[in-house]
Amino acid sequence: MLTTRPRGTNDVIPGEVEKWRWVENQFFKICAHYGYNEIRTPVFEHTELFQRGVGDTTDIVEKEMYTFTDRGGRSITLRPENTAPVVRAYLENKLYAGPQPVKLFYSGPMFRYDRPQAGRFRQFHQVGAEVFGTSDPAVDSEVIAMIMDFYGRLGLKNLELHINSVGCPVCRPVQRRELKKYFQPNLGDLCKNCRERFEKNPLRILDCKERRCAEAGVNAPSTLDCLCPDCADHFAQVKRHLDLLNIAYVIDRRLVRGLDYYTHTAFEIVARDIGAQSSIGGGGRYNGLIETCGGPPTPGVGYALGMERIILTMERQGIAIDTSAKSDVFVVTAGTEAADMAYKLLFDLRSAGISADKDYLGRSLKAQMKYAGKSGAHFVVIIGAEELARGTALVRDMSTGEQEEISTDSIAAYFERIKNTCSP
RNA sequence: GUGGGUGUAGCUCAGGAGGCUAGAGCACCAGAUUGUGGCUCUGGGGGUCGUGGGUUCAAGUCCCAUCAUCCACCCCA
Repeated sequence: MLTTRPRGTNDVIPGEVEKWRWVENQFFKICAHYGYNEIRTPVFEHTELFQRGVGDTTDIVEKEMYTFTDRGGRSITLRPENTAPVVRAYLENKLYAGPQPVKLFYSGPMFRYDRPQAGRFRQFHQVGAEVFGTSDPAVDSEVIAMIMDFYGRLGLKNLELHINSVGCPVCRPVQRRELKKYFQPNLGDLCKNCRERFEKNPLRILDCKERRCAEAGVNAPSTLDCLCPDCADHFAQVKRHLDLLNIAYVIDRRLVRGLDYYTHTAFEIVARDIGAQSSIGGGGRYNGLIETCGGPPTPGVGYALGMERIILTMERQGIAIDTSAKSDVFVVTAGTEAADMAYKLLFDLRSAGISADKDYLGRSLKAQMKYAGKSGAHFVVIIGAEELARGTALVRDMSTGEQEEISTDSIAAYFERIKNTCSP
């Protein structure tokens, strides 16, 4: 073989791709149902969009971006996430001038230079949605409800919804001060990483998975303890709306998302069945992002879901999708005399809207039947010298084995009638 | 970026501590008296043993490197 696929990328081959199509279609249906419109943005953007939007000090920007200089000397980055690009498109196309809020959804590949492992790839796919122009907490919960509705339709089980509030520019300094006050005396107990975080972003210490940091942080003041009255009220309203919809959640005061733009609500959906990379979706509110990107002060909420992880979870939970692309009819020839007639018949069926196929390997009648059986075709049309002479063909129902002789002129109409009477 | 496990036909795996043409099941293809599938039987094709070095008279089996993959860290979808 000349070469293999680049590390951390995947081919989605027949048998797999049907699952993708099905999951995507379920998502598109949900989006239409909830009043969201699709938006498509480029897979690459100017690097500064992510530096400023996602945040210069985040891991994503610091060490995971596919960045290169194009032939015109511009710094270009393959998108590592799609919220910043959608915000950019919202501003560039002046969608803020239309009726608000603007509700958008997307689907597509994202790129992060991570070390691959189960559920983590360098090119991975997200579906997601964003709502711009309203700070109503009922939208935070609408967006969460939409995700849970989607997962429900896929048949996913044993999911945990984690929610938290990370505050706003008013309460952030308070959190910072309180956290530093808490960790200061025990700074030596923290891991090396967290000692740096202590200075740069003490909030992140709460997110550390090291046992000693987790232990040191058990009684740490959480973001929830430091919320300003507005944020506290917002979070209460989000919870109230979730309760109204009977959506179960756990308050995860350690949930701190790794993108700088989040304010107020942050959430994540965890599937325990797929290993360490267990987050199958996450998002939150980002009321400052649009302004950061040079737009008018505009609130926003959104989320992204990982397609690979969703499909992995479905597989682990034994959720099967019908993956076969079956033809209605398989045309079989007996002997060589009827070959031309069979070929014409094949295309007549197709133009009548009947999906049809035939053998192209010169197989024997028996082998053609075998192949037809494996292809899953519901009917086989057999035509040989005798039928040719009589202007007919044999129609065999593969599930019952019953055969009928039909004139070739009326065969397309015959199948159309069957389709109309017993199609789902 | 760090640590550990794995790498033999399309798939799942055998190949005790190096030695004769590398095996099985499934899958694929073809036959089982001349025009018919799903069961059964028979036969066949297919592997430079991830790749590149090294040790040895001799390596799939030992050593090194590299790539890929998996697990954990990290990060997140």
